[in-house]
Amino acid sequence: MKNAEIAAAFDLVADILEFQDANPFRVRAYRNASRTITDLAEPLEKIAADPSRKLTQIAGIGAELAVKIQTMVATGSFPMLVELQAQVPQSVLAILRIPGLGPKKAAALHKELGIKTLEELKAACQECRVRSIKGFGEKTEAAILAGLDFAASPEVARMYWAEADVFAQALLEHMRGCKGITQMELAGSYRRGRETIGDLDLLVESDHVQEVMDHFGAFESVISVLGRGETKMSVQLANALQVDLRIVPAKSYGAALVYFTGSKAHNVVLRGMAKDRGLKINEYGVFNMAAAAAPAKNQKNTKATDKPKKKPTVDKDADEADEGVYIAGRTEKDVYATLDLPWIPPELREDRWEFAWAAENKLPKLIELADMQGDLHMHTDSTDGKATLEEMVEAAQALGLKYIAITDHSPRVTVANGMNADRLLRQWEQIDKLNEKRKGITVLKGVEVDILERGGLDLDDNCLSQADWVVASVHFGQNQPRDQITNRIVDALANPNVCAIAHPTGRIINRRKPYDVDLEAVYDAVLKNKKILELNSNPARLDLDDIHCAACRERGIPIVISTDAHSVQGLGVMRYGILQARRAGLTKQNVANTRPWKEVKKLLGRK
DNA sequence: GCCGTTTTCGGCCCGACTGTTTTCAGTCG
Repeated sequence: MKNAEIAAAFDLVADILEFQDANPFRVRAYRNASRTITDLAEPLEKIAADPSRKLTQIAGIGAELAVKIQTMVATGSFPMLVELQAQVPQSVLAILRIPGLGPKKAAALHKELGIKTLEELKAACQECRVRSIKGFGEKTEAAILAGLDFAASPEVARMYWAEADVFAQALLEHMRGCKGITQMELAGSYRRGRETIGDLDLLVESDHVQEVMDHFGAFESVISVLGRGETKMSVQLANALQVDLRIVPAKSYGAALVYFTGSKAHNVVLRGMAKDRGLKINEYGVFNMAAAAAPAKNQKNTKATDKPKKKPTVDKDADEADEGVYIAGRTEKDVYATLDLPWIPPELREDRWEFAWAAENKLPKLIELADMQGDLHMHTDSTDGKATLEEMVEAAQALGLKYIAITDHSPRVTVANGMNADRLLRQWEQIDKLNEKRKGITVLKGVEVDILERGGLDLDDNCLSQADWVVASVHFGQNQPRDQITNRIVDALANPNVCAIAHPTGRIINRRKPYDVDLEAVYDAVLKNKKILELNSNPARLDLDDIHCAACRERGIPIVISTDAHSVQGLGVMRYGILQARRAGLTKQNVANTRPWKEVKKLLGRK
């Protein structure tokens, strides 16, 4: 089993134990282990197989968890989890996803009202039965109703792109061992870089179907084969991820890649455009229908410039070609070219802006990871980070960054050991000294200052004015009314010391809804005050999602893509933010930290 | 369940705020 699967299993155990009112420290042990494993740089399988090492050497993994990991690695199963899942059905756990409902309240609902599903909970709220339970009132009932949709959202069944990527890479590595494959690519939402993935689609060009399918079925994480036909095979992996394999011949590879990459909406437009030109596009290729059909089919105003690129090669595609003459399909570029379109990057294929851009020949040169020069949000062990200041700087430099900002928490975040002005000033002295010694990277004196519940910032201006970089963020009072949260953020943006708003929407995928905030007002305040918005690259956050990034692009609002790293490994998540930025059509120019620090300062109107 | 022992069990980052209560569970990173 992969680290991601083991981490997910421990997380699920924690959920169920929490629901069962188990010892909270035991629950925490599972959660900690899950997080540790997620952050782990090497596979547990490797450590487990090495007789010179012990799993218990990993911080937070004791004798018991080590045995459980060994079992999972060796057998691919986790008996404890199976047993727990039998005790607490999945549908009950969904109740925990409602904001404001924790294990205790969920258990009370289960025990007092016999509620087992979200549907039953909805009915109970509507019938005002929930308020009869001790500890519940009208407001809770209303909050539950408001949170039901979120808890029931289909996103629950999806996996973070980053998580799926672990399996995607392992699968590709495995498939590279198959001789009969000419080329292959993962298509679908994975290729489009969506923040969450429902399943994986592997497209393979090969003339050796059986050989490829056998090899595919032998991938280590496969637990069952869901189906196997002549060109398609589906399997399920240990982590419940489904992988579909499709095998096509060379002349269809490009067409199939377009078809299976999607999105559906993008493909619908492509097929419509094809139809207007007397063409047909499917997963086997582009076909000229006018050439095949009788001349009667010339009713539409086919442009004179539309010269039918008739290819005399009569490919007999038993399935499809009887309806038209094959004209393209080997590469994606060929397919798009039949519609006079340039090749469109997969991240843009959502039928949002890509066709308008392509029509004007204005497809942007999308931002790339290599464009990034700085990272302006990270924590150290002075607050809730795991690594020291020096370790973070060292790791950032190894990644090729030219500058970073250390942005530990302010005092309000007591649980993270937030820093007061005295501690911050001492840290900044340390940074000054570090900058004198170290060449090649600039370390900026920063802070992530909390926007307080009552409004205002958690540190005074005297302190903040000594920082190079100040990101302000809302961590508390997230359930306040829309206007209140909006005003808190807008006020913060008016403070001359603040540079950016970190996680401006507050969303955590699958776990927490965005705040109820008037983003238009925030956008206006950002522009008016010459500030920046942060896209948090943590795969669970991505809270300035592609839609919001696009809104910023249209309004000319500069964005910084940050990692919010809490460990050395955390610095590696930048690429997930880049994917979202690409989906939004952002270029280097839209993202402030692709530029040298001097220019970022200029952007903020500073010298 | 982990850790670190004054080695076999006690502590586990910890405080403010909210909704619901009249003492407390849940939330925030």
